[in-house]
Amino acid sequence: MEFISPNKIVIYSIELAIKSYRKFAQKNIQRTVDDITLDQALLLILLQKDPSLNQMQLSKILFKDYAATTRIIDLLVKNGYLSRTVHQKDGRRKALSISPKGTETIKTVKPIIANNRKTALDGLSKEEIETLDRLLKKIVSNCN
Amino acid sequence: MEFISPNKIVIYSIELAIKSYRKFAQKNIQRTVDDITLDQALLLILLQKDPSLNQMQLSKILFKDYAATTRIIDLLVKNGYLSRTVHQKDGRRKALSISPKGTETIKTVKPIIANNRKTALDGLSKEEIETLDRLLKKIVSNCN
DNA sequence: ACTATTTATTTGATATATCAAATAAATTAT
DNA sequence: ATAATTTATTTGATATATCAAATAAATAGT
Repeated sequence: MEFISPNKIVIYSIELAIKSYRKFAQKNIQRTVDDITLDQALLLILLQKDPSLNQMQLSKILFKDYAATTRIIDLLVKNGYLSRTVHQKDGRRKALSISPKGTETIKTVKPIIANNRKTALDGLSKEEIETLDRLLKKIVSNCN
Repeated sequence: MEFISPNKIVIYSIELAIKSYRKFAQKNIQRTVDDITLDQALLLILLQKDPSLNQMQLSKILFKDYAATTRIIDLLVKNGYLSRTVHQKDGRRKALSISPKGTETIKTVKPIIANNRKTALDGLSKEEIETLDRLLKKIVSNCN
């Protein structure tokens, strides 16, 4: 049985695609804001949309491990985008609130991210995108 | 303009798919070999197939940064899978050679990886896989 | 009320990702 | 032959991924 090189397997096209997108997206964000990452920006934006989200919920939406989310938030706090205090009603949870700097930054990066996504999908029809999504979700379910 | 949550965007289906696959693959490998990762195993297998590959070439095939490849090799050496010596003809390069332990492990993990890939793509037709690949490569080129 | 269980977050350890800079050998230009 | 450039690898710094274990608050069961 011949072993097939990663770069000839569709699974690694998946990997290449997400890596390419992330690199592209990160570069475009950092052209304008130099101390934030794509993941950090996404978290901020989600939180602005629904400030009641807790870290577990954020983790789920972002496909992150809880530990990873904790550390992304650590950095957002450290860089003054976010503050973290104990939740009033539930001592286990943390209340996250976006600082003025965070709000400003969201305004800046939101259109950049929207544009990145648009550019990445340029030339793909609505049906193609749906097909792509369906096939990928099939793979996800095969791996679970 | 409404911001769309990551989990509703096809780009994040790509991310979810590769994360799911990697987690699945890693779990299956570590059921049998407990001190090797998928990336390390892939590198070993590639190197066995073509022992003359240098780190830059390996990096390219694996879609890794050179620095990442250096560190993956560091661990393979540390764990006794590989040895690294200066290349005879070119003092900048390193000659990588697979140890007996490495050879044994390759024998074990190769079928596991092949099976992981097969399982991940279960139920996708040849045409669907080709479509998937084509669309992903379109995204890659859009991001470059 | 007390104990056991569950839920939310954090911490530690290790692997990988990414960029920039450093090192050093090989090659090219003059 | 020497200097400038290119090529191959490494190192440092920081961010993220993943698993396991720790912490601590909330809830359920008795």
